[in-house]
Amino acid sequence: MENKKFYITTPIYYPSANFHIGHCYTTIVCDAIARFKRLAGYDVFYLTGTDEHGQKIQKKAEEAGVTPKEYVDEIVANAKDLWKSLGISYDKFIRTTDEEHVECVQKIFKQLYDQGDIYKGEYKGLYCTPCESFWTESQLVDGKCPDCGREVNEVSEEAYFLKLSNYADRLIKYYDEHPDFIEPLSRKNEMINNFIKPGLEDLCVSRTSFDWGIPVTFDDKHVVYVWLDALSNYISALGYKSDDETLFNKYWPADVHVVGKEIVRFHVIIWPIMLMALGIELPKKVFGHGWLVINGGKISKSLGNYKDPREYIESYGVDPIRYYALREVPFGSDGVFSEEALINRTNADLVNNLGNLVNRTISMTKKYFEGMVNNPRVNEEIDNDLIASTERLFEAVPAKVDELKVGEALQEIFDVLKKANKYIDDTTPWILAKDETKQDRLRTVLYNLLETIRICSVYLQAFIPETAEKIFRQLNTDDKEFESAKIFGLLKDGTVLNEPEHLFDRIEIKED
RNA sequence: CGCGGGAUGGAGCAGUCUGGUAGCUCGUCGGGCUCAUAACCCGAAGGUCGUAGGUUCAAAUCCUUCUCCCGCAACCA
Repeated sequence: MENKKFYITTPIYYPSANFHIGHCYTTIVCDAIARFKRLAGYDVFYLTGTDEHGQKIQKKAEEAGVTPKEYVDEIVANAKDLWKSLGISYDKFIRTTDEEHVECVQKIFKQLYDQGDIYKGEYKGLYCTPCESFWTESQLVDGKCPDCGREVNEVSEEAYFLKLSNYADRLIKYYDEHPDFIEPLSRKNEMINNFIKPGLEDLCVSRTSFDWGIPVTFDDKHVVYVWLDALSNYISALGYKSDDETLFNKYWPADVHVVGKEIVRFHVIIWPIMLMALGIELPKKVFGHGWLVINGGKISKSLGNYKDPREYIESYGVDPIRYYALREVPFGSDGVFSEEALINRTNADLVNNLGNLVNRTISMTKKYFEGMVNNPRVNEEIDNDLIASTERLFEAVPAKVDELKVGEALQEIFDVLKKANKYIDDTTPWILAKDETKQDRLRTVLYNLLETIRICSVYLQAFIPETAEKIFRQLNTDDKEFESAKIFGLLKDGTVLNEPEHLFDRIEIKED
């Protein structure tokens, strides 16, 4: 059987400012899933990118005295650098300013217009002239512009619209027939009750009031407006409607679009309708994750309540950040981000549990047997639980990842590591070492520990790759393939371990 | 009556669908151990499960009332 494919996407982020820890969170979670699927033998395509058009960026660029393209180029360079420091293994970084994407969107727009799904109409809205922004009734503060507090006027401009209402019935039917399409499930009712049941408003898909966007080919006053542009990235990145649709044919439909909970709506209403109109299969799943919140509030550019993620990486290292993002936020709900929580999590799990386990095990092997691995198989009853728990991961971890519960997947692994620490206390190798007749038992105990560490590290490659690599180096083994985690006992007799090194340094809490 | 989520020992959460001695991680305290990164292992303290009422032999769990927090409400991961 040929390799199964797996296509996963992050949202394309809006590069109006440099990215914060929230962007990192989403991207790290997708990265871990992508890495895990690759490890498990899937042919993975992992897509991320940036959504670069729109009035807001045009304005930002003007303020900065550069062209919009120059403005986003800088932020994108910064973002790519950030992803590199976080070890993000994307297969493609799409920008909505890419030539291929622009042409794709233009073709989609034209097709939808030709077949009557897009029509020309009039956009009415509340407009704040100084801010050059449209607002909805609900966004207003005391009936005034939420940005500057001045009066807004009702104005209208010519615009193209996508007919959403035609597809409402088909959409609900699709939801019913694909219960896993929207996760978490609670979002589904919200969508149906709030948007579909009251009747879908047609979506404005072009604007004439600014020009930083993809031109509509047959009406050059207009540029394509937000969602039709942005959502198309998931297929334009695969070469849809280009000369070479190989990737599209191979990877579409997406296995999962991971999105923030605030944009679930666009991904489960507008995007499916666009695809239905284009006659393309729908993605298998849209997963709306929670947010990292700071002090109970969301991370906000305007509040400025966050640091450049690089500062965290420099202070604490990449893998603690990755681990925290993967572990701390429960499936589908919000998680608290604070440096204190990050430090506690790192010290408790990475330093004390994992780091110390590896260090004490390797140190003992060095001390007692000059680092020589050997398994004389002098097993005792007490070994069985550790070995069985380690082998059980081969089913448990992939199952959790398939449900996108990466935090629980990690918990499975760390439960085994905790058992390994307990196993040391139960078997007391330092006492065995003093007894000439127990040398083979001691070798077996250390072997069981080393093998447990090796197998856990196979999985950890997906989550904290740098650390996993360090462990393999210390174990001096190449047995890191996914299948090698299935069988307990692959670590070869005669292997000589490398010198132990600290995986993580304890983080001291700064006194204020 | 716009829609939805939440309130459980000091902190963060699970348990609620399918009622039956309230669980996990961190923190605190006590003990053990000495291979190890003040780590590791064991034990303990600490909760009238937001409020008021109802159903029941029995309610964190089911029903009703109220309070508070949060998200969405048609461009913020």
